[in-house]
Amino acid sequence: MKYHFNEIEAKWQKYWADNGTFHASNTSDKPKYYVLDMFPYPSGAGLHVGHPLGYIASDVYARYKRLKGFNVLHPQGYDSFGLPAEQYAIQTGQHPATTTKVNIEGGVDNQGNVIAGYRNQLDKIGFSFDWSREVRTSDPAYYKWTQWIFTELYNAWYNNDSNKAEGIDTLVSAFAKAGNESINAVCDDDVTIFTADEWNAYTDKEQQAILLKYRLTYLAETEVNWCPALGTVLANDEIVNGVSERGGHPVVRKKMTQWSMRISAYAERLIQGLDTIDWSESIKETQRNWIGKSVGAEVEFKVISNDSEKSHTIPVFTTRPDTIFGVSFMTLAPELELVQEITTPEQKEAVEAYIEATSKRSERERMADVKTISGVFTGAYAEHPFTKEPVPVWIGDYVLAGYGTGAVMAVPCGDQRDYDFAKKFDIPIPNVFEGVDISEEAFADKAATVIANSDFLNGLKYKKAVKLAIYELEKIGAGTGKTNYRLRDAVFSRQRYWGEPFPVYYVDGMPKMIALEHLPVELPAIEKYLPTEDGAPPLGRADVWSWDTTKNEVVSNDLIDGKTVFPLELNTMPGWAGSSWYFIKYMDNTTDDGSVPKEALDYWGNVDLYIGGSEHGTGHLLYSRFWTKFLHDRGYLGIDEPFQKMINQGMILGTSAIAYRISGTNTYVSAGLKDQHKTEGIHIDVNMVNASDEIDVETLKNWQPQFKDAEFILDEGKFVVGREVEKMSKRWYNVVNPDDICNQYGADTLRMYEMFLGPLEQAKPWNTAGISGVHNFLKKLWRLYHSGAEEAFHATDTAPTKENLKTLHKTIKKVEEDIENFSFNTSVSTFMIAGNELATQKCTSRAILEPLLILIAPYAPHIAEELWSKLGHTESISEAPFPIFEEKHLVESSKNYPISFNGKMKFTLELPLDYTKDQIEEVVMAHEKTKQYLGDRTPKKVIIVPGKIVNIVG
RNA sequence: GCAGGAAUGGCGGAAUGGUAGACGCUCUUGAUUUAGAAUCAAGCUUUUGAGAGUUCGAAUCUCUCUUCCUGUACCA
Repeated sequence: MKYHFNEIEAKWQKYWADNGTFHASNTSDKPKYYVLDMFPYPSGAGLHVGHPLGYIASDVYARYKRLKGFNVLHPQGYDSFGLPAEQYAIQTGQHPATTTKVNIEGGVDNQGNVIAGYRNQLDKIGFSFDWSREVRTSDPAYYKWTQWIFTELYNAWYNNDSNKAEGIDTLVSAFAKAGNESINAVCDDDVTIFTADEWNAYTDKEQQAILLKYRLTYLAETEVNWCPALGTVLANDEIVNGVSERGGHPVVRKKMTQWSMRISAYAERLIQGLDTIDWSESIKETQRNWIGKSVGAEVEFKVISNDSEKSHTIPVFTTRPDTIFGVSFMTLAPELELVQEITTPEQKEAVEAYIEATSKRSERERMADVKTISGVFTGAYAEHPFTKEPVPVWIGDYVLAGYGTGAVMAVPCGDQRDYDFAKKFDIPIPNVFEGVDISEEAFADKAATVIANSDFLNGLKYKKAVKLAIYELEKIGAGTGKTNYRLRDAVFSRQRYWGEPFPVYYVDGMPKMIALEHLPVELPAIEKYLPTEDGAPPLGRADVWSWDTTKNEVVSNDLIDGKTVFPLELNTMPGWAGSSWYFIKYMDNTTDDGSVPKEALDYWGNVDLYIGGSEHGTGHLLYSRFWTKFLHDRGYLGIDEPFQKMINQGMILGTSAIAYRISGTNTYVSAGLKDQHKTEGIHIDVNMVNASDEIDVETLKNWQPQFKDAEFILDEGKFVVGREVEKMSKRWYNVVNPDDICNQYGADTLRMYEMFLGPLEQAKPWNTAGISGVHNFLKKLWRLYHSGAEEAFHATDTAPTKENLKTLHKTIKKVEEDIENFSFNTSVSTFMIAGNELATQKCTSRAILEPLLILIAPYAPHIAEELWSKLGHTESISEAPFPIFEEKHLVESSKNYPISFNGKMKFTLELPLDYTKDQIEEVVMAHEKTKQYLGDRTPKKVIIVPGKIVNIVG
């Protein structure tokens, strides 16, 4: 029987599905292991060969862990809310739920496109997913709990004293007892101090308004990133270079009332937690940068004013309080309201013109144009806290309103931007550093800093000076030590249809949460998926979108009476809401209400291995850590970090095929001859090109009309194309579909080849040509178990030879090490070597062929199952125990020593391993080749490392 | 600018400080075959981006430089 991979793979995929082979149990004596992939967004374009790379790697690992005796949870699902489905809905009028379903399950969309479906594509590759735990974020049974987490965040505040989130009731009772003066909470900047009596006297609405400033999700008028083209707000991580990540549309700043998540409360813990998890240094660093911790001081400068009624102070944040005597001016962000209040009448015109000019510049222009220094004097002066000297106050757009206090104390001798600003506007640059020349540029080397001209700080180094400066500032009440974070609270509202609705209705303008027992609040049906004419989000089009507080259900808007029926929130949640906790839902999906029982949470804990792309570094991976920590604080989760170990697979790039056209003609020339002409490269479909980069001219002519009547200049009868490595994309015609590869070579070949391409974490080009090597290996493997023209199965009970055992155990050792190190490419090589060796040894021994199959099973599970069953097993090979490596089979009695002269290997010599150094030296020095290479020189030294090498120096 | 990572044949890539180029692709030759495919056998790649240092010995460790990738940025 030949290797009919199509039949074999279909047979075993069906077997696994029918027998529930990969269903994980929530009760087991085995240790648990949770392997998770970042779940895909099911787009209509389907999978290309780049997508499954991470899934194959995680599947190999999951299968390996099962063989190693672990109870493995390896689930999969879909991040099925999102913009593309909604954009498609706007264009075609199809409900996003319909297109999403087709994209997952396959079918024909209403444009007549045949969609293979993610599930079908994934199934063809033979993954060991436990599909009984599938998650779809757009499923109401799922987003019910996303809504619930939102209400939990609403009903919580962050207590800095206990350093965790607590229920809002503890805050309310604290207020009622003692007001808010002694509360150390993370809250809005504008909270005012009140006493218990004042609190108790407030109306309910006033109390609610105050509590909103403390809740972990809150409504606030914020300046948001508004994308007019998409008609929605975007989070910071959804903007790249000042334009939207999706579509590249311009983004402007706009004030809107929005839900926000107080993620800033967790800034410190999000940094600290990074030290406890096994992620790549680059991703950790990305997160640290994004959170942007800086330690320093907040210093208050009093604005000098004759009018004692209107006294102002300018708070600034600085990381260099040690240089405070070097302050020669201050700069405020032009957007600050304070600017209006302190500007003198003489400067008013200039200041307003400047503010006007800045506000017109887009974020992008401001970023692109960092070299132009601009600013205006406000006319105001502030008092230096120590010297009491007047300090001129300027505004300038190099100071950002969104960071720190939006104001800086400018120390031109110690900061290059301040330096440039001072030079440009002719402001003095006092030097506060000992022995440093600042005539050309600022001096910012903290380590080499010794302070001078600074009163009590003179002669101190950076660290001591900072400490003392803060101490003195605190003493005179002009400042405190402070840690600042760049991380902003995350805007949580989107003006979209295809997202989770908020479980929120409004009574008299104040938000009210809908209780868990009435969730989910399901998305209403609407006619069109666009914002309303008056600019409200798409849900503004829904007629039945009001909450009846007596019936606890969604009712028609006509029934709104302001007494029992109220309007519902029109925004929906962002894409990251559902993906922030999906790994939890996989732990159990058997309960009627969709909750995950505590036993399941405790049993599975966190994800042991998470595999996915690194592009989620500042989005998903930060938000899910935030939600995990929150749920931990509230006692729902035992774990504090969601993903213990993470591997980020590299992108698989396309190898585009280029046909060279002679400029200005319709004549194409074979690649070898292109230098004889002036040509331009035209991308052609890579699937038409063979392993030698040749393409059949007739195929090309039939591909697209432009080639129909083209002329072709061949080279030795062949037409050869050029190659270029680019991102895999339809526009370059370099997309390779995994379904085609499975049909042509089989899933086992695809899996092994993807692993063989190169190190998992590295970006690497796909080239279908190379696949034959892996495919040939699998055919060879098949022949190892069969013989004769009929390819009859031939495993025997003959005892294995020493050689056989050596090959097997060498392979066990290497493969196990490789899998543990995620070095999958080298284990494929190891299989090939083993296959070659056993074929040469003509090994038919069952004692070798059985364990070999188990080793290969994680990589090529279908062929392994087939041969396993032919060996007489009735259970799936996934139940087999991983073979145990035995050192004794590798023990050698002799070693082929490399004999080198001055470090260069010249010849080898087979010597017994039990030879001592002296014995080795004796034999080597007496050898005629040694004499030959040595000539008449006498060696100065002979280095002998037994079992390794001989090096003759001289 | 800052941070993280990388650089090895025609290509993808291997190498606990110890025989550089494993394994595979491509190419060449031979065997088998009517031919092709498949299979088998053999061959091809001259030294690790550049320079210095440590070492008996460096792709590997240290320093300097170059190039490339990824992330991030008037962050005070």
